[in-house]
Amino acid sequence: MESFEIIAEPNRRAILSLLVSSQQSVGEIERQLHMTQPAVSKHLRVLREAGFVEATVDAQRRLYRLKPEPFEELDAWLARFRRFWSEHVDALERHLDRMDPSTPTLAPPTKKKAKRNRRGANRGNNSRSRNHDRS
Amino acid sequence: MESFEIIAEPNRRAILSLLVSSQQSVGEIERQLHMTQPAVSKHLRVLREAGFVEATVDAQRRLYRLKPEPFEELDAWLARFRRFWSEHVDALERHLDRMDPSTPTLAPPTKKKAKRNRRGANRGNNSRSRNHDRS
DNA sequence: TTAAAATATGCCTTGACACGTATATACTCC
DNA sequence: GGAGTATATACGTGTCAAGGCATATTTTAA
Repeated sequence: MESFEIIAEPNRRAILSLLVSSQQSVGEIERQLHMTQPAVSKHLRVLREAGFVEATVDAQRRLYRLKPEPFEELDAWLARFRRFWSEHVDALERHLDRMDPSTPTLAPPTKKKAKRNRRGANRGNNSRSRNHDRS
Repeated sequence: MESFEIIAEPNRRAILSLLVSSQQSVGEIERQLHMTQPAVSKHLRVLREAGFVEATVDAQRRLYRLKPEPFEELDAWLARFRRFWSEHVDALERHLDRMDPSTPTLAPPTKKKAKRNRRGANRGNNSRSRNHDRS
């Protein structure tokens, strides 16, 4: 499975959040999240195979803890979009006396008929990006 | 649908990546990603309802562009884990002569078989956190 | 009005995956 | 050895979402 699908699952995110504070055994996770033991084990397996966590053996227990690499990968993808929301935050924190008229939030029923600029749309971009995404 | 599930879909991530450069019409996205038109429209609907994109009308076209809020949300979640991989990156880039001793990178892999501490395991922690994950 | 273009939507099928129950494996202590 | 504890795995089931195909809707142009 792939990093983005991994964190799409709420229980897996909960497990990861738990492990931020410290390493935990399967049983501890089970109790804190009210999940059945097999459920926890299965999620941990997924997380382990994706590199989100690793385990060390302590008698019959497995102590799981976070690994950084997949998070870096996620962050690297998010980074492409960071300028957008940082601009946005700036706009919020500052007086948004700018906010130029390019904020017609989702098709303001522009009855205006948007007449004649059909052909003039910007393009310069035939990048042939792949279907399977780059991540 | 929810932000993490949204970006779990490779085609949706591809669409978002496309929109970083500039706004695009459905047909343009369709051609660049070799997807069928209904597929593109459906994904755009999901993205729109989740607040990732918004559209303006241009004659029969819809020009889609990014919106920042959901990305902020994703980043906020990732932020919890950031110290982990930033430590890791620092370790890579070396000169970790700073990084004051607040870097007990989670339980140094005590391979020692940890014989006798079955009963003494840490627990102090019955936090009853919810099943449905936080954020 | 009719045709064509651009986009959205509905229906259906298929596959993935999360869950529960039961069971298997591993380790420890008596 | 056997019992108990901790974790992993196998199997069957239900749900849900992505994709394809057909069609509806909206707008432009003739």
